Amino acid sequence: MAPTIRDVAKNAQVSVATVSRVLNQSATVKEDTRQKVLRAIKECGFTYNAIARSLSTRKSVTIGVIVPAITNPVFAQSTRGIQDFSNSCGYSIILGNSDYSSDVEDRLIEVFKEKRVEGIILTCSNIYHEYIQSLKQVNLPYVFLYNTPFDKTLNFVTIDNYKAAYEIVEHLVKLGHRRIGMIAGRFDMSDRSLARSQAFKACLKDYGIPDQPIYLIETDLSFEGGRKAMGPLLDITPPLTGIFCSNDFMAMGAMKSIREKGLRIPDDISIVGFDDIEMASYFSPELTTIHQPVYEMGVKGAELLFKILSGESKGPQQIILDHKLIIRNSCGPVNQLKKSKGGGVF
Amino acid sequence: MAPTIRDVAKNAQVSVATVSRVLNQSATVKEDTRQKVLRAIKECGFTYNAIARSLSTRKSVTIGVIVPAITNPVFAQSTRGIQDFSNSCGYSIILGNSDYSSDVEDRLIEVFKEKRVEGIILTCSNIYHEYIQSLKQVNLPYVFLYNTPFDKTLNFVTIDNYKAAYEIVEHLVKLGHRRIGMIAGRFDMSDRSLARSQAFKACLKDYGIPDQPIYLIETDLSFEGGRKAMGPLLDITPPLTGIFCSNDFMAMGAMKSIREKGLRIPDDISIVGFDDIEMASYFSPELTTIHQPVYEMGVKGAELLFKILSGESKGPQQIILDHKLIIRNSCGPVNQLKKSKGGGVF
DNA sequence: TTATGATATGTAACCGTTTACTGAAAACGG
DNA sequence: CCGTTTTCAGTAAACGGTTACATATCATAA
Repeated sequence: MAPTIRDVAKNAQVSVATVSRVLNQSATVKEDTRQKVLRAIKECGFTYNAIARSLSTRKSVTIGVIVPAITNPVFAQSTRGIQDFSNSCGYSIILGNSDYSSDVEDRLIEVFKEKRVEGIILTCSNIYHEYIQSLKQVNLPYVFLYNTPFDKTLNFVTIDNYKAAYEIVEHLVKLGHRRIGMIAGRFDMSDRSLARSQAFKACLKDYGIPDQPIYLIETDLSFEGGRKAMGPLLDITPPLTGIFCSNDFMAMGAMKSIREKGLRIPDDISIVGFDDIEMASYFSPELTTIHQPVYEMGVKGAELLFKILSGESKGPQQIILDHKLIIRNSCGPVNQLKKSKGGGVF
Repeated sequence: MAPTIRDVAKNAQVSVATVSRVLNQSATVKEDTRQKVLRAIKECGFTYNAIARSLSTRKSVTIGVIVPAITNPVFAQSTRGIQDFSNSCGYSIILGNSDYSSDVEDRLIEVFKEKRVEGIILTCSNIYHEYIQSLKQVNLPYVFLYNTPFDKTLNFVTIDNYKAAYEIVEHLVKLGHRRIGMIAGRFDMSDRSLARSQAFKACLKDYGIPDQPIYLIETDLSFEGGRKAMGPLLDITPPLTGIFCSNDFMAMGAMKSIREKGLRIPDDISIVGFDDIEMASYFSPELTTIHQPVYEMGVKGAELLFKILSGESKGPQQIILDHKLIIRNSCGPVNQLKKSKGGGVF
């Protein structure tokens, strides 16, 4: 079997406590015994057993992370942020994908508890779900990422989804667009989608545009979701001139659908997205979108979690990071001809 | 403190062994004592301590996964495959990003050993690095993903990078292209890049095209890497008519650079990539590329690892999955005018 | 009724660390 | 040289499970 500190102790002719001490630099050990131990460690090819240590110290040195899907670069980036910060504190992360399902989130949290994670960072579907309450009860530190902080008693790191969405819809409106549609993520799968669509409606209302149906389709937060949703939106007459998509994936899917119909962006129709994934600036046309500080969000989330762990932060914290409207060329002023046609002047 | 099985045992008035048995369904327990125990578990709010179990059974029920960067959707997908398969076997994964650095890979493996992972799945930079040998020595099961299987004594799941690259370059050649450049990943960071560039050179040679310089630039495997590398390639006279990029990110970066110069794809220049990330078919123009079964590769990798763990598979295995040339519209036949100009007929 | 085997449960050692407690040795001051 | 600190190292009891082995219970057949 793998050598233990007892083997090392025997080899170095000291006690296990001494070996443990040099391993942990926890107490003073005379330099030459230290060397003896170090030599013995090399000699036996000893590797520390982190599991035994965890049991003894009751610290797993691990945090749990739940994202909807790591394949989404937004979550990949924030996970990277979490991971980099955690590793620098000597912590590992254990990762779970929920696929936007509360049930899966629930199961993952149970597994995390068994694994004795010291805290959880999660981007969840529904912060009202009952398992959220159980998190508070068992006193397991947690931080929400990206979620909409309805509940002021929870810890959050996020951006102001409502405000950001409002800004980008307003951008369309100010370009002269009046007939604007939205491709949204399913509300039951993400409170972000809900906030973004509420902002969409509010903005239209504020600008006196709502005396027409609300053109809003709920669908999957994916390329294909965007592409499929775009079809019916293109059939509307008079035609829509602007589309707000709940994320960049959807926007790119929608753009494909538009190209397939032989329409031009932004000449015939303007598109805006949300997230500013790296791809957005390489796309053609380059996508106007909302930039979220994703990597930073992960870092901040981990930072907050560790502050909670160390007791430095008490009481729930709500950290709202800055977003930014990134104007590129997937949208332009509304085409005058189209507009008058749409208005039915003839 | 959190209740232990001893607390449960006391509550249910049975021994700890009995509690353990109902927890593990390991031996027959009379139905009514089982119920008593189950009730006690609920009553104390007991959660199993996976760490203690691991120490006792000497099984961490965890495997380690190393990828260059989880933010690359190729690796995100394969990681998802690994994870889905592992979870279905009751295993967790612990993930590390190497950023294409052998040193980091080395450190991650050390951490994995301390955490007593039962096996490792890794996509590494250099399979000749010495730490690879130490994997074999400590008898820690491992599987390589994506790597080029030079060494037949290692376990691999991959595609034939050389053949795939050859095919796509050949595709360009058959479209009439003679002046072809390549944007490659740094060879020291990935043996895949090396294999792909070797295929590139070989194909040109086989078709009698090598009586000109080899236009190959090594750079980062990123959008920006591709964009930057494309600049000098566009300055070459007579101009290149086709570009093979080591991955789709680079291809998209290169395409941006080409658009910035006011050139058209594929009319002025054809571009091909490698990976077939989902985005590739939504890009404009849609990208001709090599499809890799990324999710499946993760699943197969995990499958192989578990076979090794269970002793079902002995001796190194090399699993080569099928790739596929996906023809879209980022490349077309070489422009005749350009060609004759390039040839200097006038 | 009793021996027998099967079934159900208990006892206690062990997994590989940490650490409180204790004691020995060294250092120091007077 | 002795008493007091200080420094260094050892002993053994945790941490929370599993499991080999022992024991108790029970049904069954002789």
